[in-house]
This record gives sequence, C-alpha cells and structure tokens, in this order.
Amino acid sequence: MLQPKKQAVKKKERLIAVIPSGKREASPAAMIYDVVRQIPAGRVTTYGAIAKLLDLPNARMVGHAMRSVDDKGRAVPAQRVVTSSGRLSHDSTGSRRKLLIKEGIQLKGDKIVDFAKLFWDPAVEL
DNA sequence: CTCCTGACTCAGC
DNA sequence: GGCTGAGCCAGGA
Repeated sequence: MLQPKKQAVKKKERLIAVIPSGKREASPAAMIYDVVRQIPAGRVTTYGAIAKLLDLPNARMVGHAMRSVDDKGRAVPAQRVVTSSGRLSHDSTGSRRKLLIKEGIQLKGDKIVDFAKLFWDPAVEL
C-alpha cells in the first residue's frame, strides 16, 4: 500500500483515548472526524490510513463521513485527506487544492508532490 | 425496513 | 504509469 509506513502498529486504543469521551465508537464517523482533525497543517493522510487505524474494512465510509461533515459544516480539514495514490478526489472547484497549496503542500495537477514525505500516518504519529 | 448510491482500494490487464 | 471490475459499509430516501 504505502511505502513510508515505518511500523504499521495499531494504536487504535491510543487514538480512542484522544477522542473526547462520549463519542468513542458510538458511530465510526465520529472517530473519523477526530482523526482528521488531528492532521497537522502541511501534511496529508489517506482514507485508507484512517480506515486501517480504525479497523474499518473499507475506506469508503471515511469518504462518506467527510461528505456528511462537509454538509453539516463541521470543522474538518478534509483537504488533507486524499486517496491512496496521493491524489485529491472530488475536488469540485479546486478549493481543496488551493488550501493545500496554501499550507505549503506542492501539487502537480491533482497529485501531491513528494506524497511519501508529506504523508502523515496517524498510526505512527498519534 | 429495504434499496441505492458513493470523498475508496486492491488485484488484474 | 493507467483503466476496469468487484468488494466492502454506512447513511439517506
């Protein structure tokens, strides 16, 4: 999947500890929001990484969670979440791309330059 | 409650 | 590197 992975250690427990009590595993979406919110500016992660961290069988729900959040106007940096190929998906107006660039991330078209270096692995960093 | 859709990913060509 | 098809689930209608 991803090369820069140092150690694919599951730190689910640790992550959950960071999540405000009350949410927990009430709904997978809630945990996803928390993870995404912890992505530092200037770094990016993938749907798959998050899905793996939370032991979700498919990364699709991560995207759906983002979508829902977006509709709700939630404060979640969805622009820092990309596909496993390091590309932006469904960047309707290119607004996400702009945000990333503003954070110092270089993009070639819809693909992230040095994706491997900018990749932020929640399982390792968290 | 059932059906449909979809911010994805992986294996195969 | 790119395209195609299939699998996976949650949330909305």
